[in-house]
Amino acid sequence: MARSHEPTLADVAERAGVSVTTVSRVLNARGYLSQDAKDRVARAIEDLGYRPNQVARALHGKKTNTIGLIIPTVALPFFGELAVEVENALADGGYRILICNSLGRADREREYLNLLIGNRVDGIISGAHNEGLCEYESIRMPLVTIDRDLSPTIPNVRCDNRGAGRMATEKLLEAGARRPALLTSRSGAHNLREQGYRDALAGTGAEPLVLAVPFDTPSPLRQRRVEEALDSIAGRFDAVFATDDLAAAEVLEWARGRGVDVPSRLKVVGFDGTTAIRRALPALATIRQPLDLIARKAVELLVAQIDGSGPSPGDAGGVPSAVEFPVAFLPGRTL
Amino acid sequence: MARSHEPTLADVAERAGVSVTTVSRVLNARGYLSQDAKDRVARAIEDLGYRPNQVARALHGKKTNTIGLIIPTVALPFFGELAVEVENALADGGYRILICNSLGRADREREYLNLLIGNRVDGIISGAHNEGLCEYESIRMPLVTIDRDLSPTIPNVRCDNRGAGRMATEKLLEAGARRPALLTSRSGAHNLREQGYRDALAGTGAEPLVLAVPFDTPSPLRQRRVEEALDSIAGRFDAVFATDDLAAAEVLEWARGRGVDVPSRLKVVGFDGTTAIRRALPALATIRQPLDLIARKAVELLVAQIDGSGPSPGDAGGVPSAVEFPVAFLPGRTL
DNA sequence: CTGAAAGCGCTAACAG
DNA sequence: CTGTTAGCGCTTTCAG
Repeated sequence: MARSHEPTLADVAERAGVSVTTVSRVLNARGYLSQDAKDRVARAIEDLGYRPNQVARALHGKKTNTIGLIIPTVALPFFGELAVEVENALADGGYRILICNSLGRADREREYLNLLIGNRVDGIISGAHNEGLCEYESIRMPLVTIDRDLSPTIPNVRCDNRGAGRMATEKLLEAGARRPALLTSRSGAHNLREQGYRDALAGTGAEPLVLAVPFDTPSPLRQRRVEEALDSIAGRFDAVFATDDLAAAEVLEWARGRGVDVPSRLKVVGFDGTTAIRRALPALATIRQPLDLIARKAVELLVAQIDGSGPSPGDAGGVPSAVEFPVAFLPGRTL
Repeated sequence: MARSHEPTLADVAERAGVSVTTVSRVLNARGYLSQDAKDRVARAIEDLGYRPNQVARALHGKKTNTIGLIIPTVALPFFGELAVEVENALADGGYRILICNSLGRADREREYLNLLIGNRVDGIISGAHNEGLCEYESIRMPLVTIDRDLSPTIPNVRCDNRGAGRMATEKLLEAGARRPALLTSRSGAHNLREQGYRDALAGTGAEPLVLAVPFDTPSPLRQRRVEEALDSIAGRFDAVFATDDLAAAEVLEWARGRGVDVPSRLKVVGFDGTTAIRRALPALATIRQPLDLIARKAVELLVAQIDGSGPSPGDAGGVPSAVEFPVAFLPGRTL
C-alpha cells in the first residue's frame, strides 16, 4: 500500500531546524518561545500537513479526552437523539464520544465495558438496560448513568419518571377515560412510570391493568405480542398509556385493525416525544423527556468527576445520587 | 481520586515472576510458552484485573482497529440504523467504530475528519452529505463512501437510487395516480432518485413536479415548508413520492390538515423503510433500502483497502467505483 | 528562550 | 522456551 508515514513531531522539528521540544511547545503554547521559532514551526507544520498523533499524546498524558456512551442502540430514535445531545454537551468540554450499542445483550455490554477501559476512556455514561452486570461494581472510573439505578453511589440522571407516569395517566382521565391500561417494557417495583400510573389510578376506583412487552422484542414479533396483550384485556380498558412512543404506535395500529376509533373509543398517550417520532406521528399525544437537559447534566456530573472537582463513584455525600428533570405534555389527537 | 494506576504489563510480569515479553507473548498467544509460564501469567492477570492498554498497543502497532463513520446524525432513524449495521459488520473483523455526527455542517465534518486522522483510525466510511469538502481529496487513508459520490476514485456503496425512484413512481401510477409529484431534499442532476422519477414519468404525458425541502431543515420549520411547497402546486398533483419516510409523514399530515383523503384522493410513497419508522407508521407504503447489505459491502471494501488486498483511494482499476443494491417495495395503505 | 533525555505501556527483534 | 533491549510519537523535567 506504499503509504508514506504521516509526518511526526520529529519531521516537523527537522524541517523547522529546531528540536522536538520546541515544536511540542508551540503546539501546546507552553513556556516562552521566540517569535522566530514559532513562525518557523508553524510553517513546517503547514508544509508537511502535520497532525499530532493523538494516540501517542494519550499514552503519555494519561488522558484520552474520550468518554464512552453505552446505550441499547442508536437505531431507536430515543437513544439516537440522546447520543447526539450527549455529544453536543461533551463537545463544549473538548471531549469526544465513543458510542457503544449494547443491543440489550449483557455479553455485548460487558465486552464494550472492557473495550472502553482498555482504551482508557476518561469516563463512562451508561444508559443501557441490562440488569446485574457486576462489572460496574468494580469499575474505578468516572461513571454516570442515565435513567438507570446501578447503585446508590453512582450518580443517576433521568426525568421524573413517577411524576411523568402520573401526568400521562391523569391526561387520559381528564380526557374522559375511565379505565386506562398501561403498556410497558417490564413491570415491577423499579418501574417508576408504572408507579406513577398506579398513583394516578388510586382513588379513581379503576383497576390497574399492566401489560408488559419487552422493548427489544424483534420488530415483526412485537406488533403481534402487543396485539395479544391488548386482546387479552379486551373490553376492560378504554385508554392506554404506553411507556414509549413506538409502543403507542403499535397500540394505534391494533386499534385500526380492530376497527376501534381513536380517540372516541380509545385514548392513547405515549412517552419520550423524540423529534423523529413526532415528525412521523404528530397526532400522537405524548410525554416529552428533556433530553437536552438530561444529557447536559450527565456530562456536567461526569466532567466534575474527571476533573476531580466532584465525587468519584464510591464516594458518599456530595452530589445527590439521582437528579430528576420534569417532563412536558405534548398534546395530540389521540386523546 | 487517589486512583492508583491501572496495572501494567510490568506489574503482571513482576507478580508472575517472569519478563514482560513472556506476558506479552501469552497475551498474544505468540511463540512457544511453557504451560507453567502460561498458568502463572494467567493467574497474575486475573489477580490484578489487568486489561491491556489499547492506546499503547495502537501506538506501537500502527493499527488502532478503529474506523470512523461520518454521518449527518444518528438522531435520524435512517442513519441510526445504518450505524448499527456498520458496527455489526465491523465487529466480525475485530474493528470498532467511532461515530461522528456532522449535523450537516461542513465545519463540523472537517473537524471530525481531523479528529479521525489525529486518532489514527484505520479507515473511514463517510455517509455525510456536505458538498465540496476538499479535505477528502488529500486524504491518504482507506476510505469508502455510502450513497455519496466524492470522486470517481473513491468506492461508493448505495442502493440503486435511480431504479428505486422509478419503482416508487411506477407504484403510484399502477395504483391509479396520474400526476405524481416528487418531494426531495435537493433537486438536481446528481439526484438519482429524481432521475428515476423522471424516467417513470417520461411517456406518460405527466409533467414532472419537483419540490425541494432540505432534509436538515429544523423540525418545526420543516412541516411548514413542506405544506407551502404542496400548496404551491395544489390541484396539479394526485400523488407524492417523498425521498425519505419522514418527509412522507409530513405529506400525510398536510393531507389530514387539508381534508384530503389518502389514498383515494392522494397516494403517497416514501423511501428508506427503516424499522423505526415502519413501526411508527406501518400504513406508509415505502421503498426499503437494504441497509444490512450496504453496510456489509462498505465494510468489506474498506477492510480490503486496510489489509492492502484491495485498491487504495487514488488507485484506478480493481473494484468498480460504485456498487449498487436493489431495493424492495413495502406495500402500505397510502396507495 | 531552547535542547537532551527519560519515559508512558506495549511489541518485536535478537540473543541466550 | 525466555529475557534484554530498542523503539512507537509525544510530553516533560532538567540543564544549559
